[in-house]
Amino acid sequence: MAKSSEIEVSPEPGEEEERIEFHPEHSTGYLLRDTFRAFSKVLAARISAHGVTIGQWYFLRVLWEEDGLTQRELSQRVGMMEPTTVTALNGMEKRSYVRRVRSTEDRRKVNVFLTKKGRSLRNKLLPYAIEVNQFATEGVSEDDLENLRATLRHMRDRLQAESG
Amino acid sequence: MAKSSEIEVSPEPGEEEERIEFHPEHSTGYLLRDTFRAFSKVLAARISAHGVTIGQWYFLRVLWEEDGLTQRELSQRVGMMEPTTVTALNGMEKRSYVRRVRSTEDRRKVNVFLTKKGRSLRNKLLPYAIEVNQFATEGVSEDDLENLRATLRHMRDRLQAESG
DNA sequence: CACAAATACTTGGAATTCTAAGCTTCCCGG
DNA sequence: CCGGGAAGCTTAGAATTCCAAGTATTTGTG
Repeated sequence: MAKSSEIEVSPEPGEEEERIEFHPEHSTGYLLRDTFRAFSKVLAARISAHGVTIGQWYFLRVLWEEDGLTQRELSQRVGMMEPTTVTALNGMEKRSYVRRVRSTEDRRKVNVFLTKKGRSLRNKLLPYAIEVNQFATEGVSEDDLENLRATLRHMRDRLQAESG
Repeated sequence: MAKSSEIEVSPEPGEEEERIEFHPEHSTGYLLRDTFRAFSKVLAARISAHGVTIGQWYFLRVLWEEDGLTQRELSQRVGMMEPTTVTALNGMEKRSYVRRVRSTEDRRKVNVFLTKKGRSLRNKLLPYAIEVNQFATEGVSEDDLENLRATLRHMRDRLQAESG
């Protein structure tokens, strides 16, 4: 077991399976991961100064556009599972960004409303997102950028259809 | 406070702050997140059938190209913090994908080597990555795709430089 | 009307990842 | 050659996210 290593630099002797090639720098998935992580890190650093975590950011982003959603609707818009929404809302409620209001029409439902404080974060924080987007894409032509967005939407839609 | 809504289609009445607009579908960062998550989910489903988690995948991906790295080197290549590498390797060692070998030259270092089993996963799993990449980008021209990759690299490099 | 099934949220427990702090081992200046 | 600091890995603890199971409320069917 294991004569191994040392002379394994060049391709195999000829008896073995072919070596599949697929370099990370050429893999769209890999580039997507690295770019997303880098993006996320920079944005998180900006907004954390205001006491908002990147996890809460996604929920605020949706609520700023559409207030009073139920938790299920909110989960779907944000693309997270419901238990994740519960956790995030607990934190946001504690920090007084949102209020939970049990629906009187259907007492199973809970509507989530922004507080004044939560609403006021919008104009403070949205500029950071815009700034990071602009910083990241500086030097990219408007055509290339629109192409990028369109292709990302295309990929996202195909992949989401695939997984359910 | 809040005469609000209904006629808020066009810019504000004039007394209030301006409402900054930045729709998710137009935000590169947002599209990046959604596309990455969708991608990740589909790939995770494929490889989990072989007992490999998406977390382990990233480490295997690096080790397949360069075996015997120290944990620090491995962490840097994968882009994770060292404690994350420790956790991932514990799992991979338990599953016999890798072996940790304390360096004799410098006893602080630990070199990580693929086992035969870990190495053999390469040709089983890489095809899934290729398949998911192809599936996601079906219908995208080769030009648009190369443009996408180039732009992602550009963004990644700028963002990584920004955060350190 | 009764009650089984569906809907909406919550809880429990696990996986992944991070920051901070701890433990060895090595290196360098005096 | 000794001691302080650097380097490399590990542990501890917290945050985020998921799946599975539990509770409360509503709906639909006989």
